[in-house]
Amino acid sequence: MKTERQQEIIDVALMLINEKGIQGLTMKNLSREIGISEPAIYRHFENKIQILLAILDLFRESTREIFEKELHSGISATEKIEHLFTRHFERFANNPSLVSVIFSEELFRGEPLLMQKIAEVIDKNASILTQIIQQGQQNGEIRDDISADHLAVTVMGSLRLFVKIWQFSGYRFSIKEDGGKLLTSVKILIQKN
Amino acid sequence: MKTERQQEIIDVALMLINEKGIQGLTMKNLSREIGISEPAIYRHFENKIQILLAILDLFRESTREIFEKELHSGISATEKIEHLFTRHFERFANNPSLVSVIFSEELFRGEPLLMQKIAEVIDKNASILTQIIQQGQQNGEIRDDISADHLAVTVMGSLRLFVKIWQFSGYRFSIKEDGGKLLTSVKILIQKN
DNA sequence: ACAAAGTTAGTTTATATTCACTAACTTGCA
DNA sequence: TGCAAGTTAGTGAATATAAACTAACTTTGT
Repeated sequence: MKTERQQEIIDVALMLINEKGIQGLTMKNLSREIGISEPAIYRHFENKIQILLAILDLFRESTREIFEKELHSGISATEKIEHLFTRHFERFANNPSLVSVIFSEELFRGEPLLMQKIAEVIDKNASILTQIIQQGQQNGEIRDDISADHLAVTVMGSLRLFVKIWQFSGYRFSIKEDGGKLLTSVKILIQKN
Repeated sequence: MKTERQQEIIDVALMLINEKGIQGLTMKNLSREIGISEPAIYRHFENKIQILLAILDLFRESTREIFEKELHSGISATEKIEHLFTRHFERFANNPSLVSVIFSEELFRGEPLLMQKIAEVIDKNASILTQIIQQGQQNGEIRDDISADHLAVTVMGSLRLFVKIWQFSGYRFSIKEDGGKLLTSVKILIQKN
């Protein structure tokens, strides 16, 4: 599906976004970092938007995997949320560049194709998380004095802000370790009793 | 301090950021929207960064007001958090453009002056919220089985994500009304017992 | 030998900023 | 009081830089 060079372009593009933000992803920087000329990149991608779309696809696929596998497994809702957190933390720890993508909604405004793809991912994830919580409420694991929607906003909001703080710190603390602690707190917050 | 024209430039700049994102804030768009020539803007601001700094200052001041007034008032911690939420919602309802600024960290990367100002605001707010929560824990209003830090991440994370959802919806629901409901849920989550 | 992947040298478009100049005012003082 | 001098806010034209992308040629590996 994807050639080696295409993969390399995507990897380096992600790195650039991570280091300097979307403004840092220029064809010039990209080619310099890879070690080929600018036009050479056009042998592998039609244009810059296709590169960004490929990045978003990558992101969507790895996110979809995390979310959908959880939804249909036989474990408890609490465990599902636990897995959701830890898998995300693992993913970000292995590939911090993805964090920039997760917060990139603002950056893609004006590019309908990119915005649409971002919106898709966000909607899908939100609805799956809400489903998981509802299910947990039905079988008595998760408190039902608060609506599943609100709990989902809280859970997802905590996760997002925590990741953002990690990014802002320059990745100075261990997202897996400290994230695990936050997860414990979130579990206590949403559990029944 | 600020002339009428400077205020107008700031207002229009905010509007542009809100409508088309930061990419939409060009000197050309700005001048067209105001109805003067591009160079005329330079009679009022040294350069574009100074305009953005002025916007961030505005944002910082109105945020500082909200946070600091709460901290030193005599009301309970829960009420303080309540005020914090509702004041924010009011502010955003009156001036949706500010929402774009609150999520603009990613866009200002590469401009040290802007990044620094953003970081300042975020740090300050986080520390004040944590203080408020600690105080609530000490006088038994707020649960103390979870650290103030984690509760702060949850409260702030929920608020942020909710505002983001509102923005994404195209401001289609009432942030004051629905935000009030979310607030009720958050209060239940963090209260003692 | 030929197609894929590369290069050099451009083009076009956009953007922030500067330049030289002007019309309309305000101010200081003979 | 009246006018010379200065200030303010504007203009159109030009400049510098950077971006994405293209045309035409060359190299390289099977």
